[in-house]
Amino acid sequence: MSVTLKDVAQAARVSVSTASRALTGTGLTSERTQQRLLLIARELGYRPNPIARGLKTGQSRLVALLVHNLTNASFQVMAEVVQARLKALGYQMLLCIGGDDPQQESDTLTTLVDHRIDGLIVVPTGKNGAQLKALAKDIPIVCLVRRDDATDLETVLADDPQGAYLGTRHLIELGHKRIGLIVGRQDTTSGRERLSGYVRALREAGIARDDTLIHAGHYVPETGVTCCRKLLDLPRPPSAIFVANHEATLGVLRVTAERNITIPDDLSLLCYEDMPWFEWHRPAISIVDNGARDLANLAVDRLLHRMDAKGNGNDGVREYRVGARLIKRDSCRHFDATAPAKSGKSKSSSSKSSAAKSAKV
Amino acid sequence: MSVTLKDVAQAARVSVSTASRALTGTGLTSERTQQRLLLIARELGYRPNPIARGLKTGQSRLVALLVHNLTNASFQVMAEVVQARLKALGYQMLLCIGGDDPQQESDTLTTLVDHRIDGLIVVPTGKNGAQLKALAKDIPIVCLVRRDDATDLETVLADDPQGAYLGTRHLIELGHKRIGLIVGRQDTTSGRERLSGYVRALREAGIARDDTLIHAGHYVPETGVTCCRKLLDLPRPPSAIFVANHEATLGVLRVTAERNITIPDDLSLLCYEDMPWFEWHRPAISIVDNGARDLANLAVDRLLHRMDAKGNGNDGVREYRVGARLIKRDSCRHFDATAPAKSGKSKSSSSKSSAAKSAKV
DNA sequence: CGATACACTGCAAACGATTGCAGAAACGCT
DNA sequence: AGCGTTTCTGCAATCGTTTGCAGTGTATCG
Repeated sequence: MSVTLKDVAQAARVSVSTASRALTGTGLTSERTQQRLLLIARELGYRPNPIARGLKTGQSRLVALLVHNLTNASFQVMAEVVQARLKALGYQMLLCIGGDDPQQESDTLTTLVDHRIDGLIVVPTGKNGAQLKALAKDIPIVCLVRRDDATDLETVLADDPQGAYLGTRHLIELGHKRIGLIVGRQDTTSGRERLSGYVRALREAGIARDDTLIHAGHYVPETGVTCCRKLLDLPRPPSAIFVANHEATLGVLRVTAERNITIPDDLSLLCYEDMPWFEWHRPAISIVDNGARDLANLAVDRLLHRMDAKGNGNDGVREYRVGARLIKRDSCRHFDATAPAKSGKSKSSSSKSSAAKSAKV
Repeated sequence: MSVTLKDVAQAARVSVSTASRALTGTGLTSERTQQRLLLIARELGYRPNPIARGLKTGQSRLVALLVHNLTNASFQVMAEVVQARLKALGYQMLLCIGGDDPQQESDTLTTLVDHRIDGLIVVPTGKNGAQLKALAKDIPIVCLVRRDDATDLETVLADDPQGAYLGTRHLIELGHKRIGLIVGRQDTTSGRERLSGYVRALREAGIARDDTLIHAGHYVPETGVTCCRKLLDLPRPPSAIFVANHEATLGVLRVTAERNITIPDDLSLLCYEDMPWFEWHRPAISIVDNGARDLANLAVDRLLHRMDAKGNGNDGVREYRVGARLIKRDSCRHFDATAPAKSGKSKSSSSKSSAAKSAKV
C-alpha cells in the first residue's frame, strides 16, 4: 500500500538497516549514501510509519491535551496554542474532552497510555490523583489551570489570587465600596483563590468584608442568575459586581438586562476570563485576563522540557504562576456615592441619540 | 514496563497465540481456556498494545476530526459529539485544527495518514481535492458541512438553502418587506446556498430582490460591522436583518448598540447558527439552527458505516442534508409599516440608551 | 609492507501483537 | 483397534522499524 523502508532500501541496493540509519541521520553512514538515500526516499515518497517506529522505540509522537470542554473560551485558545506548538515540533495533538467528570477522565487516561502518548497536558478534575501519579512515572505530565492536590505534579496555574486582587482593587479605585462577588465553588482551587484575592484587596483598602456580598456557585450560567438576583435584592445592593465565575457572566448579564439596569451607569461589571464577544458587546466588558495563551505556552514549554530530559526534568519547581492582567473596557465606571441607588431612575441621558451616532462611527 | 500478551500467556502456561485468540475472542479456543485467560488477563491488568496491534492489522483505532477552528460554536458541539460517539465505540478521536488554510490542511492530512487513522471526518477547505481523493482510496472519509467539489466524497451538509429560506420566510411573515442579508463569501457553498434560500423566499412572497440589501463578506465580526452600517445608512434601511454569516453577528450587535437601535423594536434581527450566549442575551436572539448536533451524529454514522463496510460502503448516496430549523426567541418582531423608520426616535424604554453613551464608538 | 584503526555496511533480533498452517488431543464411528 | 473428524493448541512468520554486533573495505601508521 504505501512505500516502506524496504522499498527504499531495495531501490538503493542497500540493506534496510543502512536505509534506516541514513534517513534518521544517526551519522553512522557515509555522506554519499545518505544523500543518495534521502533523494531516493523523496522520489519514492517514502514516509516512515510511526506505528512501526513506535513499536520499536516506545514513542508515538502523540501528545494529549485533556480539558473539560470546548465551550470555555480559555480551553479553546489553549487547544489552539498547544496544537500549533506541537505540530511545529512534529507531534500530533490528541485533544480529549473529559467533561470535568472523574470517571470519564480516568477512562480517557487509560486509553491515552494505551496509545503510548509521549506526553500529557491535563486539566485535572482532582479526583484521579492516584492514577495520575502512577502515570507520571511512565510519561511526562503537566497539569494545567487546576492542581491535583493528591499529586506533586508540575502545575501551570493562573495567578488567581492576584487576578482577583487586581480586579477588586480596580473597582475600589473607582470608588466602589460595596462590591458583589460571584465566585466558583469553594471546593475548587480557583474558587478559593479568587475569593482570597478579593478579600485581600478589601482588607488593604480598609473595607470590611460583608459576607452577604459574596456568593459562590457552580460554573454554569444559572449561578449568575441566582447570585445576581440575591445581590440586587439586598437592602443595600452593591454598586459593582465582580463575576469571578466566568460561566456565570451570562446569567448576570441577563438579569441586569431584565431589570433594566444599565451598565456601567447603574452598576459596574467586571468579569474573569475573556470571551471573544466581550469586546464586541456594548458596553464592552472589562475583564481580568487569566492569560490563557501564556498558560498554554508555558505548559507546552514545561512538557517539552520534561520530554527532553528523559526521566527527570525536575527543576525543583513544582508550580508556575502566570500573571493575570486587567483589561479595562467599558463596563466599569467611577462610583458616585451621591447618586441614587439602582432604583428605577429614568434616563435623562438620551442626549447621545442615534442621530449623532449614525455619523460614521 | 507494562503487561504484555506474553506475560499473560506465561502465567496461564499457554502459547501467545492461544492467549491472543482467547482474548480477542475469535472462537477458536475452548470455552474453558478462554475463561481462564480472561481471568488471568484481568488479574494481571493486561491491556493490549494498540501500537503493536496496529502494526499487524493496519488499524489504529484512531479517527480524526479536522475542523477549521474551535471558536465556532458549531465546531465545538460537533467535536464534543464526535468524541463522545467514538469513545463509546473504543476509538480515540484525533481533533485537528486546520484554520481553513489549505497548506495546513494538507500537512495535517499527511500526518494523519502517517498515523494510519481508521477514518476521517473533515470540513474541507476545498483546495485539497486531489489529496483527499487519493486518501479516500485508503481510508473512509466523510466530509462535513462543506463540500469539496473536486471530489465525490460522501458529504453531510446542513440544508442551508432551506435554512435561509425558513428564516427569510419567518421575517416576511412578520410583515417585513425590506430584509437586509449579511451572508458569507460567495465562493463558499454555504454563502451561495444561503443567498439562494433568501432569494427564493422573497420570490415566493412576491417581493422584488433588492441588491442593495444584500451584502457578503468574510466570516469575521468586522464583516458584520461594515455590512450593517451599509444597510443602516441606506436611504430606506431594512426593517429586519438576517445575519446568515454567523461570525458577523457580533459586529451587527455592536453597530446596533452603538446607534441606539433597539432590537426588536427598531430592527428585527435573525441569525444563523446558535451560540451558547444567544439565549442569555437580552433580547434573546432568534436563530436558524443548522443542526450541528445532528450533522455530527450523521457524519459519525456514515463514517462508521463505511468503516464497517470495509472498502465499499457506497450506498449510492453522495450527499446528506440535515434539516435546519427556526428557533424563535425575542429578537424578531412584527413589523408595523406605519411606525417611523429608524430615524431619531427617542426610546420609551430608555433601557439601553446609556450603553451607547460611552462615546467610544 | 604488514598491522591496526576506522568508517561503513549488513545480518538478525528485537518491539507486541495477529494469523496460516500443521500437529495433538479428543471423540465418534465401524 | 483403527480411522476419520472435529476441536483445540503451538510454531513460526509477519507487520515496518530500530539497533547491537560482526564483518568488510579502506586509510593510516609504524
